[in-house]
Amino acid sequence: MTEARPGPRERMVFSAAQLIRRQGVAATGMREVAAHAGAPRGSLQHYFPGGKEQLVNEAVQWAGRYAGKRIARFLAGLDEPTPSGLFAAMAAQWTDEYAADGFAAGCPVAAATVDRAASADATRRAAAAAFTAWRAPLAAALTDLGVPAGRAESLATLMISTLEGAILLARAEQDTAPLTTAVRELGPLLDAARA
Amino acid sequence: MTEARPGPRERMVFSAAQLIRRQGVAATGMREVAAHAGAPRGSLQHYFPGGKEQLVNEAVQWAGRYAGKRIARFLAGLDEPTPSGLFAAMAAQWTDEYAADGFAAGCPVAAATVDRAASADATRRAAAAAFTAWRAPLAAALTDLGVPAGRAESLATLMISTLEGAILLARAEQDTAPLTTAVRELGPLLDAARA
DNA sequence: GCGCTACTATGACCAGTGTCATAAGCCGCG
DNA sequence: CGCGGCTTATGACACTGGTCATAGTAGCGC
Repeated sequence: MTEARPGPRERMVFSAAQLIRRQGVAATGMREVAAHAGAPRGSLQHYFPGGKEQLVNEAVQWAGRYAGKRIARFLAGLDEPTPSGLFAAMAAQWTDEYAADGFAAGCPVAAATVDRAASADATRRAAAAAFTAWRAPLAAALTDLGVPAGRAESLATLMISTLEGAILLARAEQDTAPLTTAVRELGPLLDAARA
Repeated sequence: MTEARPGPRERMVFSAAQLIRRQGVAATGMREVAAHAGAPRGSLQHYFPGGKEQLVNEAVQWAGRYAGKRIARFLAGLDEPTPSGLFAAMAAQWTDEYAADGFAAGCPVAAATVDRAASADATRRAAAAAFTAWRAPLAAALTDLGVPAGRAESLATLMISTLEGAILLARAEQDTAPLTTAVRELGPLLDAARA
């Protein structure tokens, strides 16, 4: 830990993301977020004068940045760097969590999209931005791994789509099989795309 | 129409599914469902004594059956029956809807999973059953199209995962590109699986 | 016509929501 | 000390949610 414990504002954003990815946006209350973050209730209106929408949007944005940063870590941690290995590492983050903590949580960006895409356009745009913040470094990583520039963007989209869907199925069925299936079936396709 | 207009009970289940796939489960009220179905409010407690959870579960179940039945139709409507063509038809249902009516709605089963998987186990199980009701005929169709039995189940899971994720991305970005990308990238893989 | 069942109608309740107004505490600076 | 900022505290408001209780109506068999 090179930096001190994050301030209450960051903790609230983080807590919001955690609660949203478990319960969805609508079922997550502001008071609940403050309590979960160990932050005073009064700080809500101080740090987030834009109300719940602002808090949700920042949580989504945070999740997007987080996912984007993970890509570099995954890439660095691969024994033999291949597209399929990268995808396997992305999926493993979820299978590990599900094995350790149960199937309670999903992706916060997915939850925000499902709950708010139609009703809050700012949140929908935040979700789109989050997916972009995730896809861009992923596509860059694929080109690093030898995938032609033309394919990299498409395959990054495919990887994220498949991963999000597999997370959904895994949660519903309380079984990591959809995730492992995705890795197994998609892996060869990804590696074959290398120049 | 060989059968008469469906009764109020079915209309309410249908309306619930429609509203859920737009707004999510938590944001969809019982009174709203009744109003949308043109059904009297008093019928809610009459037909669904199990309350909102029962209504949601039946809506999810209905969606699963619907998706399962569509497979046969898609299969019958293909010019040249191939796995990739089937997948393209599944995706086209969404691109068509999005082009015609905008990106307001997603998959009701996905919404129920995101909103309720952690809090209502019966709903989570209903979602799992819905995915099964979707995957089973899809896997059967793949074997019909020449995919070996061993692969068919896996590829069916992959197709549903990717489609669900692509729907999510498409809604967030208000762009059908994720759906078309999924079809383009996944198609060859699916056709190559034929014996 | 009677009675029974199926359905509808309506009002109330309580827990919960997001939001606001207002006031207090804390703390460094002058 | 005293002032002024950031932060926190707390109570109230208006509203909606699901659920329940209770009463009312429709229609059909007898």
